[in-house]
Amino acid sequence: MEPAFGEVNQLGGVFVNGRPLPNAIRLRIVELAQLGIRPCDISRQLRVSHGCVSKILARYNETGSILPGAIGGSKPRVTTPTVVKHIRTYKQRDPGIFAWEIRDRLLADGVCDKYNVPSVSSISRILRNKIGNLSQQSHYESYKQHQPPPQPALPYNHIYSYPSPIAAAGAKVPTPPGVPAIPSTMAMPRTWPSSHSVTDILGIRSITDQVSDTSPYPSPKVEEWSSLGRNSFPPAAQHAVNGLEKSSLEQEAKYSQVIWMAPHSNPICETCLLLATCFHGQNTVPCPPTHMASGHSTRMKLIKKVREAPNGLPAVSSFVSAPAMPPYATPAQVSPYMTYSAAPSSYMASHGWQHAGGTPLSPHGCDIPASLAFKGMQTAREGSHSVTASAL
DNA sequence: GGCGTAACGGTTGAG
DNA sequence: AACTCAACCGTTACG
Repeated sequence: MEPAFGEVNQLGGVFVNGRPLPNAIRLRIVELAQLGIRPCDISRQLRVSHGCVSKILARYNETGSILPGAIGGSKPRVTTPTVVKHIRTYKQRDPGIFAWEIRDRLLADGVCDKYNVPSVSSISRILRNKIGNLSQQSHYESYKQHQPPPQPALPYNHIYSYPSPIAAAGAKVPTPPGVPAIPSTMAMPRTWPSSHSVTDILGIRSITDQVSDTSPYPSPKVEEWSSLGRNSFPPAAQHAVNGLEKSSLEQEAKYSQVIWMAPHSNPICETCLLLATCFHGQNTVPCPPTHMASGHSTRMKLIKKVREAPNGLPAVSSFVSAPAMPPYATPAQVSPYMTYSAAPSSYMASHGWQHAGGTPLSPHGCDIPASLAFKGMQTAREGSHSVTASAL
């Protein structure tokens, strides 16, 4: 049972023990680091422990992914039916064969690679337990032959580094009536590794491509950005996201979406948005004059600015006032799931970055599309003019 | 003071 | 269906 509320760390930040930080926060950690902000300052600004900041940045630098690793599940066995079958064949052809010879042959024949080849002791066990009595084994094998072919050698946890989450989402979660399907540009599978920049990870173009300056409704991308805030959920949404169960998450996401619609008709402090430090209650109040005075801008201004950028790839740094540190809200009053459940189900539907058959919904509903969560998306996003997943 | 990381208590999900 | 257990998580504390 998931806790209804998270815990509060020494910095006052809210977290859920055992669960990853929302991708939006992970993203912002990387973003701020690329702006030259020191990890210790990122830690303080975002109220995430420096250990976590360090880990996320180290992972990002190493792999290019901001995403957490795959949680749960079991490591695939190396002694797949195919491997056992080959071992039996070797043994039948050469009853005196040694286990280490079998191991070498599995490698030489390409049945296994060095990462998944069974150990000599495993082969010995197989010979003893499975090959020893072929009459019993044949029944098992005839059954197994009707099963799907075993997966080729892949490192465990490989899948979370090669996400195609939107496509998976589209397959898992039906599009509600009246809600346009996710465009193929969003569903495009990504390959890994790829060369990406944080600017595109942030999905700035996604936002600007969508939002009309006069539109009273935000794109889902804007909601996503807005969900970066830790204290931005109105109290009315609490019952919808507390006590959450997987079976009702999609409904809750929709409910959260309703809550999130109206506020964005007003300009939002861009700095607050980016730094996720204050959201002025329900996002319906523009930034206080003090914020403007300290260099903050509004979302509307941000959007205009981005649109004026010649190549459509504005520097994030031009929009962030790093030294400005707006005050934080009282974190103890905030459910982390308030923060984590703001995305509409129509596009945030799956942790496809994890296991392919994983949980379609997670409490961390503000997850950015994982396909965007990699270094640089220039090529992947070419011609991606519309990423609309509509408001209800 | 900043940072890397082991220990810790926790969650997850395939088998 | 319940259980196992090895993967992961973020925080904390230590060096």
